[in-house]
Amino acid sequence: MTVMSALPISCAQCPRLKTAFYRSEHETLVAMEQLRSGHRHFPAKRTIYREGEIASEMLMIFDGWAFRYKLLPGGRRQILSFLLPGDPICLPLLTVDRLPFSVQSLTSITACTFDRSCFANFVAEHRQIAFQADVSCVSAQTSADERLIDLGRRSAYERVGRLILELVTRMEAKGLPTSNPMFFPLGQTHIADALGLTSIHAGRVLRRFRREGVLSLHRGRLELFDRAALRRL
Amino acid sequence: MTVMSALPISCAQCPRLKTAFYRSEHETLVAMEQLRSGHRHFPAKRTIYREGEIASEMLMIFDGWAFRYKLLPGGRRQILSFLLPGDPICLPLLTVDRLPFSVQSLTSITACTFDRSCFANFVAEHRQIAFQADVSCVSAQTSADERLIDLGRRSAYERVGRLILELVTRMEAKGLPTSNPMFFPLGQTHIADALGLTSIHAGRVLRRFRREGVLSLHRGRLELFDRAALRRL
DNA sequence: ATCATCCTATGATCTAGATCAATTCCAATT
DNA sequence: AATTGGAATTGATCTAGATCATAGGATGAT
Repeated sequence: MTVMSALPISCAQCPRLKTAFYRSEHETLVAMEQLRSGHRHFPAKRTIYREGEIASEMLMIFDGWAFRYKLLPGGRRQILSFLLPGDPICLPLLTVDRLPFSVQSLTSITACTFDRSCFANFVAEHRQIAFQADVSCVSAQTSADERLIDLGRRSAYERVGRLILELVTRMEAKGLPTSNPMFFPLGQTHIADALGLTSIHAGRVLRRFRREGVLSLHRGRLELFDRAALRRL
Repeated sequence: MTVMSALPISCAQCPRLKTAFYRSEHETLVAMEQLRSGHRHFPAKRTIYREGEIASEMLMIFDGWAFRYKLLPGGRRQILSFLLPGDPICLPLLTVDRLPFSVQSLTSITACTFDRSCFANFVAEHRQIAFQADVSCVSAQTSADERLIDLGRRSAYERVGRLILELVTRMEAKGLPTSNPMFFPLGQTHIADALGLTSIHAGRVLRRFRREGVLSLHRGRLELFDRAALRRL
């Protein structure tokens, strides 16, 4: 069940919009506020969209973590990307009305909602925003490419290290706290399903990182001791 | 070495533009023609862009095949996607001035050239085109996701089958000939580097397909006998 | 307190695909 | 016709990571 209520913060002052996606001028933000239809709250570990479902609203994460994924026959799951505060959940809805993937929350989530067709018009009319959409598309493409290289040509050890480093870097860029120990709500199964591994093997890789004194991840708490070692991968 | 000369076909009549990317109205095509700065010819197996290089022109493949890739330390290579006639080579240039990947031709290639900044303005001014850019971005994202699932959660046999089926489907959509045997310029190393395999193993998978009577790929000639078998993967 | 559940840890195997090492097969020169 | 060099084929191993099996904490519900 989702909860609707008035959001106390205006888009123009939103700490998320400052660091992410629709970074743009004051007047655009004001226009955006008019567009926002409200906000929603989702509990942790809840499916927010199911692949193929019709979605009439676009969401933007205000607070909390989520991930995009697809299910395959045989119970296999591939996580496509992780979503942090400030990330738009479903840009594809600009051009398609059914999402080609599912979305699930990791933590409890607050998300701003936008009407899909209003949003599409808005993007069409505001050059700034359209350009930002392109930027966001291109950077999504670039990081998808990078993940592809991970799965195709890097060892499990490299993959896990790089994923964690990438997420910590994103957290910093968004102004989320990253001092030890930091909040990091991925379990071994999430890491495994994102990187094409078994959760058992992901666990072994994490153990190795722990023993090497590089990092320690346990039950949602991450301690990062040797960032240089990760960057070297 | 690249060759420049007058292109005999106008954009308005271009068979490529009909099926791909900038499918749009007559007047847009005419405007596009004004934008086109010429065309170029590249021989087969030539590096067209090197990662990180500044590129002042955008290319759109008129004829021939190419692929995007990245090199890693240790001689590892990951192919990110294959480019067919009608595909834009470097959309990211809309927002960045250095390509985040390299491009290499498989066959000899004819490509239309567009000035980068003119093109960006053009996109900003034409809603139609901007929307098409979004569509193209989203579909690129979707197929990147699909490839990610291949590498993360599917067997070598499934990957190879699906890659070949995907390419044949794209060839059909573009009106390229697909009757047996068809022109199909990927070697085992290309298949391997796209799917995170060894070329030796890719060869073994192809042998299995051949023995099962599903398909046969040899030296640039593909015969597809049992498409249903591929679709079942 | 007790129980059920989920996440994590660890050990013992197994296997898909990698790596190493020759050969054979072509197409393109000379 | 001979030569050369890249691509495909084949066989023999090896290994990173999967699979199977079990058990140990946490956490939350009753």
